[in-house]
Parts: sequence; structure tokens; C-alpha cells
Amino acid sequence: MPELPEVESLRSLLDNSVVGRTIVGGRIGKKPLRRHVTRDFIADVKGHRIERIARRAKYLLIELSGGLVIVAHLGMSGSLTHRDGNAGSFGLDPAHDHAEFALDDGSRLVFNDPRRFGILRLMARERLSTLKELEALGPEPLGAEFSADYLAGKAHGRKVAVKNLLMDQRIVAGIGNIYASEILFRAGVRPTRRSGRVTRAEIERIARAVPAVLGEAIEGRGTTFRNYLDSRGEPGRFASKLLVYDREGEPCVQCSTPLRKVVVGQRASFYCAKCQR
DNA sequence: CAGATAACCTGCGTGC
DNA sequence: TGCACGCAGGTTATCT
Repeated sequence: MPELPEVESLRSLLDNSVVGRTIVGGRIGKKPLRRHVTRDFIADVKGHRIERIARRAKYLLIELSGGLVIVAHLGMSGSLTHRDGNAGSFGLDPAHDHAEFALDDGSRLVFNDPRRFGILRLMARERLSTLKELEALGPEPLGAEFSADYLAGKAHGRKVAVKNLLMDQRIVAGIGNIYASEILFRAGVRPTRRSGRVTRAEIERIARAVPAVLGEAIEGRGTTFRNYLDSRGEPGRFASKLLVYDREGEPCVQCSTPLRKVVVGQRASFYCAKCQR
């Protein structure tokens, strides 16, 4: 579920709440995630201090003392909540709490993921760059490396729909299904357009829309479409700012034409047939 | 190689 | 009310 803005909001919140805390215990659930969580995970992190919270694309990186790092991916339905001593479960089903880290101030970090598409693994920080999942990622969409020139180069000669290109983590890392639709609406380009046929001017509009939309979403602490919760158990505020996603049939905010829904690469996509060409 | 598709898993809304 | 079905914010293995 979470795309870059949700993970970045999570990173920011945790950076202000758990850095400096030491992991004193915890537990790992029995059910496997997308990748199996090692049985001795808790024993390995116990006694280590949380030094910094970083992010790469949709991956959250919890850097620990002793050169360790916890790599977390929330998949489609994951959340990582920080609960103080007497906090409840934020409405999350405890049956899907797959990992729990007890901190030295009595609070807990809980990894909950009903669909279990998430990832939780521990590794040496120096080996992070060798992690297959991270190695294959393209540039950060909010970084200097991502530009109109870069995108034009990647789109050149490609037949894949431009929406799929934006969601391809090897091209640019962090954009998912919701923001891809929002970005293309902002850029005035239909999601179904073949990448290689998108004009230079359109590529430039897309390249500008990418950081603009993601940046605004981060300011709103992400989007809660169904049930995503941030580390405090609160929904993101950007959902009300979505202009096209999940708004089939509703009037376009710019021209009032009813918005359309089309499936592109097996994923629902929303657009305005008049504003987007 | 690029591109398309199925699969992983659970919950929830919809329509009969 | 119950049930079958479709769909969900992601990634990846496996086809053509």
C-alpha cells in the first residue's frame, strides 16, 4: 500500500520518536512475510541502539548501533506503528502483528501486515548496497539524478505505457499506483500512452509533476486510501487531495468532464479524457 | 531483451 | 443474512 510519500512520512515520524532508543527485546511471529524473517532476528538486534532512520524508495532503513540495519518494506498492506506503554493496537488486527520490538522506554515498534507482502530483514550496513532489491532501484524521484533528460532517455523507444514506466522501480524508485495516476493528471498525459511516443514537452511536464505531487503528498503525511496508518496510528491527510485516483465518474476538477477508469498493466488507472492526451 | 501475465495473501465492499 | 466475486497502495517469477 505505501508508496514513497507514506514511507517518507513514516521515516520522519520515527526519526523524531525512536532515535536514541535501545531495543531490549521483542518477538517475531510464526507466519512468513514475502521473505522469511530469520528466527534469531530479535536476539540479533537486542541491545542495539537506533541511530538513524533512513529511506530508499519504498524501503525503510532502521540503522542500529554496531553497524546493523533493519530493512523494512511494507508491501501492500503493511504498517509500522510506534506504541507507548499503554497504547492500544490502533485498530490493527493483532493477528497480523508479525514483529514487535520492545524499546528501553517501555514503548514498542510493531510491524503489522495482513497480506504479508512485506519484508523485514537484518543485515550489516556495509552490505546494504549488495542487497539485490536495493541494487536494482533507479534514482530517487526527489533527487537531482531524476530529470527530464533522464526520463526522456528511459522512455526513448519503449512501448510500455508511460504509467508503467513511472511505476517501474528500476526507472525511478518510489512511485506506486496512486501517485502514478496523480502525476500523469498533473502532467496532462494519458496513462496509456506508449512511453516512446510521449513528446519532449510532455516528458518535461511529467518530470516536474513527479516531485511536485510526491512533495505535496509528503507534506500531507501521505495518503490513506483504505486503511493505511502512520507510526502514530493516524491516517494520511493527502487522500482528500487526490484529484483522480478512485474518482471514476466524478467531475474533473479542471473541466468537469467525468473521470475515467482504465486498467493499465493490471492496475486501475484514472484520468480525464479531456485534460490528458 | 522488452513486455505481458500469474502469483503471492488476506480483508472488505458489492451485488445477488 | 450469507456467499461468491472482484478488487486492493507491491514485487517477482515465468512466460511469449
